[in-house]
Amino acid sequence: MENMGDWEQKTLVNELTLGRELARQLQIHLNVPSSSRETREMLVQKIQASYEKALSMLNLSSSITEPNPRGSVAIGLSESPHSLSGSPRSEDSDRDFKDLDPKDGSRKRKGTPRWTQQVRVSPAMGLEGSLDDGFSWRKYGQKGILGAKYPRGYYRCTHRIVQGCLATKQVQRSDEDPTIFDITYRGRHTCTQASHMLPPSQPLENQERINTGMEPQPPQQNLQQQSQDLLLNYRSGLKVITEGLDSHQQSVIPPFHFPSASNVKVENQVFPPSMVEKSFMGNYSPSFLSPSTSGTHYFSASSSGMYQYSFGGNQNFRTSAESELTDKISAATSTTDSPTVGLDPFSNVEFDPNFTFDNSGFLS
DNA sequence: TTCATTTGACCTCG
DNA sequence: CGAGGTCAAATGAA
Repeated sequence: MENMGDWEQKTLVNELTLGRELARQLQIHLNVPSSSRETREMLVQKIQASYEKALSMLNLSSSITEPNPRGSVAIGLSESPHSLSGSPRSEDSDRDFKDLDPKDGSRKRKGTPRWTQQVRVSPAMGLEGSLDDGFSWRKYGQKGILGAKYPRGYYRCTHRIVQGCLATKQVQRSDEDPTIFDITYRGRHTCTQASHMLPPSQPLENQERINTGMEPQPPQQNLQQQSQDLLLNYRSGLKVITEGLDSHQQSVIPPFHFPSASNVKVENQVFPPSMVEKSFMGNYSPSFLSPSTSGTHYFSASSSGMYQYSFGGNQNFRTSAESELTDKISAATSTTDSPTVGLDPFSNVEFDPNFTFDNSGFLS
């Protein structure tokens, strides 16, 4: 409704049009012996993603206030203070932006809401999409966490210096299932990320700050019910847990994302880089949440990533990667020679060639 | 040359 | 003191 402005409708139309076009391409590929299976599968996935997206838009349209960059799924929130790994002082801004936290000097973690998302990446399908949340992140650290098998990667908004954006995120691979990544976001993006700009749609009512309209928002209760429907669609892989959000959280909850710039590198390790990057678009932006639930929902990376939206500049960036994706994906999927692949975005570790996605063999 | 990642050291909190 | 988080020099890629 209101939220759904013209552009949203256009987006919807575009999505459907895209799906139709993809189906057409698939038909062509089916008749072309030379086309690889990967290509066909990818088309199928794109088509599916396209439909999912379209459906989600319809569902959300009534409630969502703004579009997310890529899709974020915010699900369940919980204000748990201690969640994952909060640690004391560090917020990113401590040093750089002390002035920001004039409060008592102890703004620490309390002040900044955190959201945790769990994203599952499925190697075979191509996680392409799963990791990109539409924001530019820069890795500034990596650390082994006690009790955790895999190191935790620390990222902050690339625009931090220029725009003072304090958004940060931590990415950690699940011990149990290496294909699942827990991503904890902190702070909201106050920057304007050019690459993700969306067409101006409506004034952001809810947003207090500068959401460019792209940022995913924290779950809001109104949406919850509707969102749940969506969840059904998405729940396959992504789980979002919000912590420390109070009633209103204007903050942004970005979806999942791996190091972008470095994606390439990362990719080598486990999933194709491109996959990582393109990811998430798929979800329009539902903020699903379940009311007080701290449910966990999973978003599967696999299905998304492939389409493009009509969100302004976003599109560009997806396209190019796809082709690569395919290559990489196939490479990755076709185990045999998959060289060193590591799932973690954060760790550079190299894995055995034999590496598979079983939990078994990640390094510690 | 610029920008991002890597990685060990350092800092702060509990 | 240990753990988590951040800094910053070194390194690498585009």
